[in-house]
Amino acid sequence: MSRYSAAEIEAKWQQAWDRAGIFKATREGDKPKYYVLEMFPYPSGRIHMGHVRNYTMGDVVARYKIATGHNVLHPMGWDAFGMPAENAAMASGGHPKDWTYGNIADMRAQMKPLGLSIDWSREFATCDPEYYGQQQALFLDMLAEGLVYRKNAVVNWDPVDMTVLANEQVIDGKGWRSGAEVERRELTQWFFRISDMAEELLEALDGLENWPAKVRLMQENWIGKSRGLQFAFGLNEGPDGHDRVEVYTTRPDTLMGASFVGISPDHPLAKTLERDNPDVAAFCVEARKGGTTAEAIEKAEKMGFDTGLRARHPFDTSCELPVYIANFILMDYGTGAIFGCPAHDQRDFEFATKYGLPIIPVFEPVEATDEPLTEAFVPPKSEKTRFVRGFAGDEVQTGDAAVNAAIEFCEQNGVGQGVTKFRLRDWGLSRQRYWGCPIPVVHCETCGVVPEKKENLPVQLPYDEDGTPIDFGVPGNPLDRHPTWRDCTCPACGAPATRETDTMDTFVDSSWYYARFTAPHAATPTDLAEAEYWMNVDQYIGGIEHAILHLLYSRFFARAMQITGHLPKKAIEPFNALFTQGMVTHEIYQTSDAKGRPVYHLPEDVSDGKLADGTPVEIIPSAKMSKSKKNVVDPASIIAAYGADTARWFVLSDSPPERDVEWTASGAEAASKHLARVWRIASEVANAPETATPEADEALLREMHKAIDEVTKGVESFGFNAAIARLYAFTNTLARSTAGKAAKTEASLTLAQLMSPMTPHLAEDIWAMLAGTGLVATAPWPLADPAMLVDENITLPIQINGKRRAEISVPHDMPKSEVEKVALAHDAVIKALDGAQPRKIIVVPGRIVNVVI
RNA sequence: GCGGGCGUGAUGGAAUGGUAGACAUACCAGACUUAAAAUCUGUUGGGGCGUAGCCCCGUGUGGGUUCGAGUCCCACCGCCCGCACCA
Repeated sequence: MSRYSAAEIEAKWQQAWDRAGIFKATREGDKPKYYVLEMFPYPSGRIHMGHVRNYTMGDVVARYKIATGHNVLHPMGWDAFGMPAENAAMASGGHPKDWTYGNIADMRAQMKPLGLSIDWSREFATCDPEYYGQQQALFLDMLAEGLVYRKNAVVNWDPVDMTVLANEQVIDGKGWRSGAEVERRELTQWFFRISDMAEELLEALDGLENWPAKVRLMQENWIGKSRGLQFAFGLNEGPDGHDRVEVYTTRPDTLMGASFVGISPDHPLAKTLERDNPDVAAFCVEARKGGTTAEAIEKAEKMGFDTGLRARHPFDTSCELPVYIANFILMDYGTGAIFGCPAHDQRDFEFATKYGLPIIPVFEPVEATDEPLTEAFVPPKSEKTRFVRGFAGDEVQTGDAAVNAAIEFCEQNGVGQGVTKFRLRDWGLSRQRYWGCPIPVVHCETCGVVPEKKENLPVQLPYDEDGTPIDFGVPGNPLDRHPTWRDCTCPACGAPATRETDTMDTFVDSSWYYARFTAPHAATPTDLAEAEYWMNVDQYIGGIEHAILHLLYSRFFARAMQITGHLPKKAIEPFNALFTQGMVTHEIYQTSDAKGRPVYHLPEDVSDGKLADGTPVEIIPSAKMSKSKKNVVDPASIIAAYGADTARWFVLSDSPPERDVEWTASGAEAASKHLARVWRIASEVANAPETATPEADEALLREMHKAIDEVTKGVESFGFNAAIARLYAFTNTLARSTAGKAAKTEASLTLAQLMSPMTPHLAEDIWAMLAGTGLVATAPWPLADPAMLVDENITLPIQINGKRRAEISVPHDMPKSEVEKVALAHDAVIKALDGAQPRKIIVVPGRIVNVVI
């Protein structure tokens, strides 16, 4: 072979790795372990460039760790349950199981040519009964520990599809599929008791030093800890059982400014009133309407209904506050009731203005004015504010100090107590869906809700082996409609009973898969010895879109699995380091149809800004690749055209890994050319002279050691784009070098090693071509010789008053005083000084000289 | 509204407080070629002058700290992301 042929060498070296079995992870050996994991894919059927980028980054880490003497675990699996499979079955017949396993086979076939260092013997899909059966066992253990419970909850209910919708699936108050007006409905659902761990999940964030600060902050905000006062207003003439209303406030310092009390339409008091008063009932129905999305909330008008009830102010019993039912008060935060302080809260201000309620300021700016308020004054924490109508006289208080003083005062006077609340709510896991992990419980008329016996696990989803076809053509949960699947016997009393037909949220599946990878075929959820050895995940890599839910749920599960004895204590935080990579983007090519509607075109159909028939396209700036905008490039076609190494090299170059990278045809072309060039340079080493000047040899080897040093630092710090830039520079040096054969061979072998994490096939081929020992994949990573990193003579810039004016060449270890002398002797410095003495000379060894005049 | 991040050539982007623009793309010029492709070489932040060279300006805007600021601090402008009737 005289030319670089990706197609030939990639298949060849993948087979060589397979034969050598170098990626199979075993517990033997005394090397330190390293567990690298990328977020596993949903089997949609096609891999996309985002997958390529994600898995390439993980592969760089894994291969680098292998080369640096680690025992590496690098597994892959499939997040295989979920709605798309059911939707596909609904749309075109077939069965979600067949659809999913077909997609997995397709995607695996697309992924293997990438040459990833994956231990495929550990592969599993979350829809394998072997996996979800263990998940059911885990669920039962969590149930026994009280980590899961049932309760009534308000959900978005689509009356046409007859299913619960997630908030993201409610658009303009309507179901995303059916278009039907979404109802708020109370259903009995299963919940994980994650809110009990709110404090711990929050505090432990501090220890996650190798997580992006952004992700930690997002989780912190999501958990939403707040400190406030909880107390009750006494009610005048409240209905039976309602002589008081509990409220929670983070601003007790504004209590003297209260002018109304508001309760949620779902508040028990509102529900009592609703029974006897049709006007209240009508209002509550109206107020409960609309989704819970941000968009819906934005549009909803603030509505209140005066119940006629009056609440007594705890510090001024002569002051009576009207009690309103208001549509903006949420039942599931705080107590579902608030007091309104219009002077210091914008939302309360708007409400008070609409309903003509008094606005009573309690703080005033230091520079007070007599003008009436036009908007609420929210005292900024940094600004001095004065506590005017205070409990503690005229004392000056600001921010938290005012809040704390108010809580203290209230507690001393027997009005409520300081409490800490969290925004984080328990995690509802019930889904009225077929394609998910069945919740392994049984409903018995005499025994109630009974856990299934472990020996009966897995509770398997019905297929249609027994000739009972499952109908996905109609809305609702097919498990509910199945003629026989629900029928079972009560595990407790043996009487006929029915199965729970709800399945688990797919986030459950992905909350512990990382633990299962350590022993994917164990007869229990985990094998403690394996988990003890392999956990934690040393490096986790995935998209920022999972910053909150998946990562928070996984942190909860790691704790729950420890409580239930399925993970060792050390795995309380499952991911030691997290890296969130950016997306792959592409320009969008658009034309318009006869009616002016946009028509999108695939990149492969556009060249030079024109379609094949010469029609010019409008180019819309780069955005995330999406099928609807057709700005997608199929990895398979890139691999076919250029090879996997080119795709790998390109997604890593150009942009920092945490940022988006724009896929361009010219960039892919350039990457491919470069790899061919490297191959050619290496193949031409044989033509180099046997002997060359010692200077040329040394210059090349010095450059080689600098490249080793910088590429190593780049790979270790996720600076893959910088490492690649350095490899380009080193390749240029090698190409131009006049060094002899021995030095060039050494340099080329090292170049192959440094490239091997990114372009493993090319590296392997060069390694073999130049008679490297064994496989480059398992060759020890090269070490930079510190002595070779510093040149004998260095160039020092000379600044005059901080501006670069000249440079000198001096030995690298020349003492400061000598450097000073050389600098002062320079023509430019003499000219600038014009006979005067410098005021100051700063010499930073190896860096710079600054002469201050 | 609350929280966070980012602004550097035509473009993607480099730069532990120490020579701004590494590396790459694009463009232009040259070599090789009948020609093209491929390959190789070179130029490219702006302005100026007495043009083998030298000078001035330059990292969103305005200030500040420092011998020295793309980098640190303050204010402003613009863009992006997360959360949100959260009491």
